[in-house]
Amino acid sequence: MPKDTFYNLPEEKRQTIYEAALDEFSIHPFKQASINRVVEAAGIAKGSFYQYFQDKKDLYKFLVEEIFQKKIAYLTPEMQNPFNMDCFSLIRELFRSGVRFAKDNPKLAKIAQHLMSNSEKDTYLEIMEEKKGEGIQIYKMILEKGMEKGDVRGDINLDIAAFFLFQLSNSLSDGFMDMFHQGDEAQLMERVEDMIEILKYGISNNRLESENE
Amino acid sequence: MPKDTFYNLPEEKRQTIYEAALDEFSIHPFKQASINRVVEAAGIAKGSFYQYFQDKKDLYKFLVEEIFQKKIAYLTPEMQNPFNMDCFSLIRELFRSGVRFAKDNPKLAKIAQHLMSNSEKDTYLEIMEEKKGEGIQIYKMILEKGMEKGDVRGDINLDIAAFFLFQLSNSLSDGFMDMFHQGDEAQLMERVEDMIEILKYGISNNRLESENE
Amino acid sequence: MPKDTFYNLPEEKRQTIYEAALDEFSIHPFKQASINRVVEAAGIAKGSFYQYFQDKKDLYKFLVEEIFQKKIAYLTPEMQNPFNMDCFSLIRELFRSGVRFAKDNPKLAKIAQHLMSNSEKDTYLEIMEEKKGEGIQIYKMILEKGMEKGDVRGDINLDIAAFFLFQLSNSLSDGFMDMFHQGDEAQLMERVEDMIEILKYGISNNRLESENE
Amino acid sequence: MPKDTFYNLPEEKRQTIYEAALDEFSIHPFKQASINRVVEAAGIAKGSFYQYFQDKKDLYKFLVEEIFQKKIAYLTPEMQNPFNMDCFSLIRELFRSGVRFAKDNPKLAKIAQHLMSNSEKDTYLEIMEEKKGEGIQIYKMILEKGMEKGDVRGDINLDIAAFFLFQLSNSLSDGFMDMFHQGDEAQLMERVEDMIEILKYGISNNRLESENE
DNA sequence: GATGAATGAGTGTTCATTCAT
DNA sequence: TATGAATGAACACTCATTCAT
Repeated sequence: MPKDTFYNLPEEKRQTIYEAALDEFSIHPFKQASINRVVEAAGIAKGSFYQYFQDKKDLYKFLVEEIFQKKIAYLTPEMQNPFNMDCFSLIRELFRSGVRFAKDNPKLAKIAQHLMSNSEKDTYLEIMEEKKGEGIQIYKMILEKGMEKGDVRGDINLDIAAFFLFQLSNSLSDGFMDMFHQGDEAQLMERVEDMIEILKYGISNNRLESENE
Repeated sequence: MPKDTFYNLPEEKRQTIYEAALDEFSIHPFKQASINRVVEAAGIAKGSFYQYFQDKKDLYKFLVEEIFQKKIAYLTPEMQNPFNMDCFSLIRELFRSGVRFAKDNPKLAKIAQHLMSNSEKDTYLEIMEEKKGEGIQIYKMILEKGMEKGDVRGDINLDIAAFFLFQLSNSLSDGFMDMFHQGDEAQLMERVEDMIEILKYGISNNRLESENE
Repeated sequence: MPKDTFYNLPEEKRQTIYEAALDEFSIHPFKQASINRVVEAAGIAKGSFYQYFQDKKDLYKFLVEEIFQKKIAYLTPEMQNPFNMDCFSLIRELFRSGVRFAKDNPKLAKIAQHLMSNSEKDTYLEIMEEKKGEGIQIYKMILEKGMEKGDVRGDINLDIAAFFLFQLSNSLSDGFMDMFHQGDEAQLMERVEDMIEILKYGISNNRLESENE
Repeated sequence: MPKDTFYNLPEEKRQTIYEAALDEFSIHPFKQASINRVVEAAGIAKGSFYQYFQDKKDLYKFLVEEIFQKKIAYLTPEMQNPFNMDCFSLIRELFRSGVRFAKDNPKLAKIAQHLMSNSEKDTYLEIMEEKKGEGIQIYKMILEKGMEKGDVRGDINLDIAAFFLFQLSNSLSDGFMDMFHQGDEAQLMERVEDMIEILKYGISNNRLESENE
């Protein structure tokens, strides 16, 4: 929701501001991010900033919107009709696109992480009220479809499973990349496979029927 | 590491300060937590605070130490010798104790969550240097033992599985409780069972051997 | 090194701030000087100060720089080529310019004195690193030249003599002026002559050769 | 002027406090010296301090008094009747005793220096009001006597010469020792001789009569 | 539309001193 | 006599935002 003035800016200047903001908000969570530093890094006047954006939160919303837009762009074409896909393929693709996004846009990914980290819960709620239902609900829907199709076991707790998936997908950007060879996309994708594998079949060595009581 | 003066305080006053601190640090991550607000809430002079604690970080460390102490108290007695236990029972107990802790000490649990949220990574590192090895490593060890005993499949990626467990256990306190009927311990424990179930056997409806390529 | 914002200020306001700073730092050595008092005396907001200067040290450096600039302006034209001059004439001119500077800029002179007082040694070093070699070394060079030319006795300890001169020149501004009729420049200059006289011929009534053992 | 309670203290405790105070005040000038640090270093209660001393200034006065007492103890016996001595011998002895004092009591010497540095002028005046006339006046008297006896030239400005001597003697402790091989007393004493030499005969290579106009 | 000076409340921290016990 | 908890003003510095030009 930047003001028109921002969009009327010459492309180059707009970009400069955008990147200064990216730098600041990817390093600091919302409250600690400093508009002072942003305007200094961007080389614009303090007053100018407030002509482009309502306030600090307005800038933040703008960045978050960018995250959403860009993240969607990383979805593969076949995901346009997600429910034609096999459930696990869909999850795999979501995870893979998440990894690719984080790899190509590490700063945006950091911002996303701060936002999700619920140290920012109040900021999050204020900003996300219009985006309600995002997040866990999507995974629940996917799993429900999978269950209907018979891909997913009928006896699991869907909420828990969706919670599972949500937690994992949120962790993909930062901790995951830090930990698992962040430079090499091929390796990261193998780790995604490992994840899916565990998700599908669990980690127990025993079959379900012989163990389940 | 509060100063002696803090421990010499009359129980009641110490408690007041402790709770003011709890309130502040459970709502705000370290950097945003305000000593000003703490002293105002506690009804003490600014100078007094600094007679009890070295500085802001000192207070924080104290709270974190409380978390560790209390969390340990929630471990069941049979977990004193953890490696005599079945791997999944151990994980189950860790999760259950985590839930019980979070239910009884929701503010401490929030603080723990902030600390783990890696928006606070630098604060975390500074404070945790002496507690190295905590975290993911523990889960990896558990899984390794489980693999040796034959409880855990030999073909999974241990790092990923440990990462899995770590993410889940961190999520137990806050999101988990918000989502799953936080008032009712029995229900929460059932959700833990659901989690373990999924963790063990996965969510796929198909057996491993027929699916694996 | 004030920021541009300081130099962009209307002359009058800049002057007000400058004088408030002068007052504060001429009365108190660096560590004890209070930015709070400066801004109050200058009638500006605390935040404004930090828009003009990086920090307290930045203001201090600015004042010190003023001292250097102004002090140079008090050197007489013939001192542009100092080593064409007779050694004692040079010293005399240095002392005289020091006195004139202190008379016209008593507050700057006080600041200079604090800076030299080596109660401030650490502050001094931090600020003066770029101005290395100032101070005693200059006097040593002057004396060396004088010795080469035969104006200065060959048997004196140059380091001690330079130390002598340095101490005296530092003392010119404050103690000296307090003591010797500070209002009357002519009288002060006579005292400088007295000083040079003693410096040249000593205070003993006896000749060197009959006394020296 | 410490209170009786201080003198009633067991020797050892009194000494501990004295040394803690020495450490603090030799490092920091009066205003920056911290009673907090002193009591902590001395291991006594905050309240106790104020039972031994009126306030911070009282402690300071005590230390300054120590300086005077100790400095007198460094005067050689023949200086008990100073005016029987040759004027230059007297000055030499004063300087030598100053150097010995600074070498044996470096912390007291530092305190003296802070006190003299006239960054502390207000503190100085408050504390020294009862000691008026110390300092320069002594040197003036010595020089007057020397002039009467014919040791000192009759045509010099006594005030300036006394000022000279005063500046030099104040510089002996710190700058002097830093600069001139502070460890080796013999060397330091040679430097004192160099000083006296210059003081007596000046640094000019020419005789007085041929140069004087 | 662009500017950047102005603001005052906020931050964590230190201080000398008092006083009830 | 010894204690040490209590205090509140002071410190340097940062902040998001406003507004006259």
